[in-house]
Amino acid sequence: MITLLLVEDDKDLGKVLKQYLEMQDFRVLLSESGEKGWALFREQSPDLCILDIMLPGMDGLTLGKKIKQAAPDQPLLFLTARTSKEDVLQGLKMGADDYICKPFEPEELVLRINNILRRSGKTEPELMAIGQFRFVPDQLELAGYGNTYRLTLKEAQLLKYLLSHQNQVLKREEILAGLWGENDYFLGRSMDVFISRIRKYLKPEKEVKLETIRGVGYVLRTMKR
Amino acid sequence: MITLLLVEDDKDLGKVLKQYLEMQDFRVLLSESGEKGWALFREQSPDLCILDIMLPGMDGLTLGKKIKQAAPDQPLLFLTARTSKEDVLQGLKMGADDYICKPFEPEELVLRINNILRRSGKTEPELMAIGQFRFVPDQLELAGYGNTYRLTLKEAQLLKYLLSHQNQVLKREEILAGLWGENDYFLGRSMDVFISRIRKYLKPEKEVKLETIRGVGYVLRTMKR
DNA sequence: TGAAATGTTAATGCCAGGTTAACGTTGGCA
DNA sequence: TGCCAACGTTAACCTGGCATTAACATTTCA
Repeated sequence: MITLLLVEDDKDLGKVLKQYLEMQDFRVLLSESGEKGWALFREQSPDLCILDIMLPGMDGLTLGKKIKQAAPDQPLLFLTARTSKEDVLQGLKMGADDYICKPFEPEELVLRINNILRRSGKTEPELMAIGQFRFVPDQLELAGYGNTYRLTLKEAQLLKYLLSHQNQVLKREEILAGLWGENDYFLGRSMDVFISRIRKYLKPEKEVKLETIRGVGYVLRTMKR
Repeated sequence: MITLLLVEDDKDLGKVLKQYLEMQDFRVLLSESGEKGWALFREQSPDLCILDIMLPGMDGLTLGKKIKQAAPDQPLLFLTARTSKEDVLQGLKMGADDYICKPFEPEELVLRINNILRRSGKTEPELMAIGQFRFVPDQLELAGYGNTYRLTLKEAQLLKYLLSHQNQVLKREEILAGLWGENDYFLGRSMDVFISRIRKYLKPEKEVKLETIRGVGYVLRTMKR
């Protein structure tokens, strides 16, 4: 579970955001002051700090600076009012990952949070190894044996799915439900096309085999050494 | 200028790569041993370390671990032989940003390097502010006033160009040469379409104005406070 | 005032990617 | 052993998205 530190002096806004973020499966530490935010940061080591710039007492920028000194790679996201443009630039210079201007929709906040977490490597691995191949799902990139392939979106999604379940038998209908959202004859034939393509890409890699289990589905076998 | 530390015990390969990377405008520190690599790292604080795993004496993984302890957010890229699969996994667990299997084309190395540098924020800023709007060129994303727009590639390229030269007058033919590679009547009309679109996106932002200088070109004016 | 320059909106054409077709191969079962 | 369903492979087809181009409008300047 990802832990967020939210420092926001507006009680109502703080509560609404906390509630919303908890509904998105985050653990949220809420603080109304910079001083208490700093204490929570020290005690709990959150994955991401969301700091309102306009705080009573220790302001958000000062708190951010303090956090960055203590933990230079700590992800920060600032909340800022429309009148705080210089504050924003200062925040970015300090190494903040992102900022949002009030007012904003909570969904936007979640989007930003997930972007930052992905970039800081706190969500699933961004790079997957397949024998001597490297696969970066977000970049649709498969590289190995001196070649770099730009996969199509569907190819990348299927390869990612197979890799996430390597050495497990995946039923045809399971893959179809997961990647295509439904199971029909023609989508199954479409999947066959993509399976064939992935086999072609992976052909040079002898320690990986995409096997068919007839009447059942597929299994991506990777040899363990 | 970006500084790279290259630790590679194969003299010939090291020289070839150094030369190639210098041609790509990198400054390259070359070392044949882990021990000397460590010393160079300490003295010169390179932007990216490229470490061969198979080194005499202190091996690449040990060196990488040492570097990560000293500088947790230091970008690392490992060079690995085909027989080093467990090494690769260890490197990734350690927090390496990427790896390449030998043999590889030098262009591939440059691609990987630029990817890592972009991700670590060591190239041009990944996030640009336009008044209360935030623009992330690589993600074709413009967000502000509660809305998030997915720009088309051309829109994003033009906006980025305008922002990179804000408050400077840009001649029509200059923009066309820069983004379209040539200047003709119809491409000019195409640019007019994109200018119009960008104006539409930015309309809510009063402190930014995309002005026409008739017979000359455009200037993106941003008010300074 | 007229023409050129530019603005705006929509139509057009092209391309990439997923789906579907067509033919081939394989495996399992009677 | 032969047949048929399941799947493999390659290419054709269709659609959506995007840049370009068209068409009409507006603005500016001599």
